[in-house]
Amino acid sequence: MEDDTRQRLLDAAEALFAEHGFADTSLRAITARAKANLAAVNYHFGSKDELIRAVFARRLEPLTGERLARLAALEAGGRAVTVEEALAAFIEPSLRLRREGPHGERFTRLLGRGLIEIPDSLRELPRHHYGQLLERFQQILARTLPHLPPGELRWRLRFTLGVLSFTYIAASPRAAEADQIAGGEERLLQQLIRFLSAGLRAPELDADGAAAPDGRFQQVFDPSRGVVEKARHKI
Amino acid sequence: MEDDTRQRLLDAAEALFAEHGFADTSLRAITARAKANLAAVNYHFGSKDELIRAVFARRLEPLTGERLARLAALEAGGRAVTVEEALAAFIEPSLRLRREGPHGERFTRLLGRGLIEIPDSLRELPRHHYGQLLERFQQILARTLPHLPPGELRWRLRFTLGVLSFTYIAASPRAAEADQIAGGEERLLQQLIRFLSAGLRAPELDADGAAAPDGRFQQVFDPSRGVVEKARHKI
DNA sequence: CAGATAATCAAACGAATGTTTGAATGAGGG
DNA sequence: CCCTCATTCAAACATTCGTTTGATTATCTG
Repeated sequence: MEDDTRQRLLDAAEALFAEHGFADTSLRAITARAKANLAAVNYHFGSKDELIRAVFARRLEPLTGERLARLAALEAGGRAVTVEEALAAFIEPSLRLRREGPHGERFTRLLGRGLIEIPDSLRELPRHHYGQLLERFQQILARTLPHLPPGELRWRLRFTLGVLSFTYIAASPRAAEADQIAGGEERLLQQLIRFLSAGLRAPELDADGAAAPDGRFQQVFDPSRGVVEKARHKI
Repeated sequence: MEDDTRQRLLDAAEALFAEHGFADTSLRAITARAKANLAAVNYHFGSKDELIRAVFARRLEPLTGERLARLAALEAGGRAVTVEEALAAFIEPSLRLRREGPHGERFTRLLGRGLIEIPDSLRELPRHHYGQLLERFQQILARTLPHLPPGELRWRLRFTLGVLSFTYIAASPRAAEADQIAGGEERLLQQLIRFLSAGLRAPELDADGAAAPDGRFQQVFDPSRGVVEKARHKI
């Protein structure tokens, strides 16, 4: 029983944090679920904060490593990378983890929450785990989208993270299966890439505000040409 | 001083909840900030949960009302609505609130968090405040995007909410001003609409997986035609 | 002004929390 | 078997929390 108690604590914490958040999950709830003694948390992890750190590190370090490796492989390919490829490299490892089972789903829920809701005492975690990855991802996106000024790219990267965060949290694999018409869980990656690549590729805003939302122009889907700009018909 | 203490409590709670979350914000911290007595919370609101409810209701009821009115005005216009118009009607009131001052920014942060992190005892709040609005918005979107099957539309609506949630939380007006090239805060609505409308308008996934992320096709921006699908050059 | 109601106050209450402690038990090695 | 270290345990501790209570103060109205 080398690490059995430790693993059980991590599993229980992961599940309860994902469902109730960090502050609303007590150590007594975790240890009850893990069938362990309350003091085991302090013995194995030192403190609640360290337990939270360990829960993240357990799965996020391999995940981040994989994502970085995927992005590096893209860059080493010696050819221009498409937006779709960059997005797939960034997103697919996390969706695969999510599909591994209940633990994967729980962890990606935590991922989503951890981008938004992190206790004050653990504020370093996002930068620690994501800093390099996001930098790399942004660099690759910048190369695939040379028409975008840096500021606008930064905005769109934020939008992309918002989509991912919400996807991890708000949509379980069960919800994806319920949307049969959309093809269910296996199609989620493609749904995400379809949506995000279109948004990322959208033309830069003109300096004179040509994209004012007053309906003078709209993007429409023309089956022979794809998405194009078209003037509105006057009534 | 009719409602002065009550307003101070709401303001203090709003600020601290936005910064630290609900569970990590104690009533003693709120009352210290509001220069009020601890028991004032129970006198004016009854409980901490009711205070949370009141913080949301104070600004969300007018905001939701305005959003519904904007959407209703669109539908009453007697002509086809564009995606851009629907997005603007849904998003612009919240961005205006956000720009009113620090209180607006705090509240939209709360909005973003409230879509994701809500205490178990307050699980009814999202449906209570958003149910009708999101239904209405989805109906309007379905009409502007008739090429999308319902399941796929539901997914893209989730993605849209993720973008908004993250925008409210992760980007303050100060961050927007820092991105001068992107045009700062006044352009945020346009940035959002540009990104979201492109994503929403993206063609439906084909049943045979034509959008597989293997790089065979990519969407590219052709200045004369807009975003089109193009086969990759072979190396 | 007096009485009633509203609002505030300090203290107390009961519960919950994370951390610590020293004893007890388990495991491994000589 | 004994010793050492690792692990677990129950109890205690100090702190924090939301809620309640009864007294006090403030405000309003006739």
